[in-house]
Amino acid sequence: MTLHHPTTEELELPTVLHALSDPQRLLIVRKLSAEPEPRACGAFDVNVSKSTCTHHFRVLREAGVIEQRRLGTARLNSLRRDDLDRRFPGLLDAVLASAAAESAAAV
Amino acid sequence: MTLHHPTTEELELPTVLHALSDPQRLLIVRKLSAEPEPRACGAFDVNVSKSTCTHHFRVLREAGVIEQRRLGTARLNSLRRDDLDRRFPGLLDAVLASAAAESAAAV
DNA sequence: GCAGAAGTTCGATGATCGTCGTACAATGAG
DNA sequence: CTCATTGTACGACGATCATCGAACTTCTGC
Repeated sequence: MTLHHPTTEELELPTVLHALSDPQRLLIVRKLSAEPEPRACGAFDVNVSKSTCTHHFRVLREAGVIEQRRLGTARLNSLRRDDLDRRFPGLLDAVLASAAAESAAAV
Repeated sequence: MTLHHPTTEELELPTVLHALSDPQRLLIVRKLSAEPEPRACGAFDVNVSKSTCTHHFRVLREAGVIEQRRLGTARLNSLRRDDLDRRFPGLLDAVLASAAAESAAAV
C-alpha cells in the first residue's frame, strides 16, 4: 500500500485547520515540532488505542501536515514544515506558539 | 436572552481552530476582517439558509472569534481581533493571510 | 395596531468524527 | 521457521456537525 500525501499545491486551509483542531492531534504535532528527528507512531504517549492513533496520523498525513515513511515495521513521522510554510506562511508557527501559550496559561 | 461570549482567558485553541475550519465560517471571518465596521448577519452573502447562518455565527461567537451585539432586530458582528491577538498572537493574521493566499492560488 | 424584516428556536436528517476491539499484514530477532 | 513488535483494516458505537424548513420572537415603519 502506498501512502498518499497531498502535494504542496493541494493543501487546503480548512482541511489543515480541521486536522489541527483535535487536541490529540495538536499534541502530536507539538511533540513532532519539538524535535527535528522523525518519530515512530508509538513514540508519542497519546493515551488512545492503537487504531485511534492510526486514524489521527492518517488525518494529519492526508491534510498534508505530516509525512510518513516506512522503516521496518515502524512508520516514521515528520512535520512538513517547509511545505506548510510555503503554502500558508506563518500559520504553523502561530499555531505552535499559541498551543504553547495556552498550555502555559493552563498552569 | 443574553449572548454568551467567552472571556479572553477562556479562549481555547482547538475550539478556535475548529470554528475556523469550516469554509462558510472562514468566509464570514474573512469578510468581517475586510472592513472595520460591524456587519449584520444578513450582510454576508453566504448561500445557506437563515437557520444555518445562525448556527455558524453562534459557533464563531462561542469560540470567541466574533462578538455579537443587538441593534434593533439585527445583530452586529465584529471580529474579536484584539482578544484573539492577545491570547494567540499572530494566529488570526496567519489564518487570514493563508486564506487569501489560498483563494488567490485557486484562480 | 399591523405588516414586514431580521434572527432564533426547535426538531429532523444524513454525514462525519473520535473512539474502540478484533483480526490481519509486514518486518526483524532468535 | 517462529515469535514478538509495529502498525493497518474493518466494522461498530455514540457524539457531534452542517444543513434544512417551519414556527416563533422582536423590533421598525407606516
